[in-house]
Amino acid sequence: MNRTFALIDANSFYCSCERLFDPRLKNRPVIVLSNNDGNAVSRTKEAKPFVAMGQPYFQVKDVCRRENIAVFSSNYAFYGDVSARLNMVYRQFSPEIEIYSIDESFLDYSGFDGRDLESYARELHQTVLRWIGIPTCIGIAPTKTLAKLANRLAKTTPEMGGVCDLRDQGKREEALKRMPVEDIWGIGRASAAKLQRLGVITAAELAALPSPLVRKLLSVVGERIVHELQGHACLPLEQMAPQRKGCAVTRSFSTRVTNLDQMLEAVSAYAVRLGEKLRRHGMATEALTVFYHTSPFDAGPSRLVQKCVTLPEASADTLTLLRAARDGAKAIWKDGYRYSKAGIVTMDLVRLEDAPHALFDGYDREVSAKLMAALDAVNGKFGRGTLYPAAAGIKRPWSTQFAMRSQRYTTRIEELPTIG
DNA sequence: TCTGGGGTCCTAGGACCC
DNA sequence: TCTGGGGTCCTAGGACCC
Repeated sequence: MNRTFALIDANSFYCSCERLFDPRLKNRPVIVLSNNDGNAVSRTKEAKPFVAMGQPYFQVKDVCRRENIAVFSSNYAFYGDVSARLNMVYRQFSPEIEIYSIDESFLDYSGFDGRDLESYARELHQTVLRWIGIPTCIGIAPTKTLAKLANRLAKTTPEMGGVCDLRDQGKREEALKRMPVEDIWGIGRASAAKLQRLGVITAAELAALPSPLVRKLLSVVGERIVHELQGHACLPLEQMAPQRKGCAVTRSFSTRVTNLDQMLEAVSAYAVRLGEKLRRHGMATEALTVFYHTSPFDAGPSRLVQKCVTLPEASADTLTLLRAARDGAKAIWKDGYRYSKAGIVTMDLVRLEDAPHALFDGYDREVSAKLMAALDAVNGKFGRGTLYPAAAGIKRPWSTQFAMRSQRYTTRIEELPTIG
């Protein structure tokens, strides 16, 4: 059966979210910054000439002032909520959807061949704009890789009105000839450089390469991309989010950390957050790795250390995680460095109910479950951080900065937008 | 002490994505 | 002065075993 996929994504998603509740931003350039107000991660088309993707904010501060660019810290709670609303609308236009990222979803239109898919897509585009207020682009093609490519064309070719249909073979070949190889989904900097050294510049040239050569050059991943470019679908629609394999909480500090107490406070806060994340997914971990390091941008002595701590048994208990994280952080501490970032990483997660009990040294799982449920209930109702273990500390000079965050319009009752 | 093939499992590191 | 966070997948190489 011939397959048909559509990829719909939001234009400048974070910026478009910020515009939703502030009409004055409509034609004004807008950017949104990463954690700690570090780098620009979203830009409207008006801002793109002045700010590069990922550019550090301190480098463009002056430009932003001069060009009257509206600057926001990121507000993930808000964006996540808008994302959920988008997907509710998408579902009305296709029962089969894969939520690929916070602002992109694949829709399966296999078997819709008889219908005028392009008009249908335009209707989806208009409906989303009317109901949610977020501008989108849609790419249609027989494989996910080609749908991504079509989406990119829709985005960069305003005359298309936000929809690009590449089901027609002739159109597809034309599009591949014009698409640089580095713009293909799955071809990053390193692969693009390898290909360019061989004189492979366009997507069409990559699609024409013999399979064994691609295999040798870019492994099975590259081979799959070539097949997809040729119109043979290799990547299925993943409707069910797969069980997650790892979980991490990592943050840069807003100021450098130079003493152990502050490091322990930070690591403790991350452990608390890790516990929340694990429990929300019904997962537990048997070990965690604590790391911290100095900044690659600092002149002084550099240091990068990590320590893996094994737990007595798989756990999502905040107190257990906290103890392990603090032990790990203490074990690798050394004075005399200006640390810029720390984190806790876990891999090989297990489902909490599948986790075997430790023979010795275990903790009372029932007591833990009740305690953690109470903790999560209080923090869910009154906001994260309302209730936390004493060891997680309270003064946080190092903690992440969001100096220019918009209100949590849709997720905090006290921050609802007001009229008048 | 030397010789060898072939399998599994784990880890580190690279590459890519948003 | 100020440079993000959180994922996935693949491969190579080492350890270990028979």
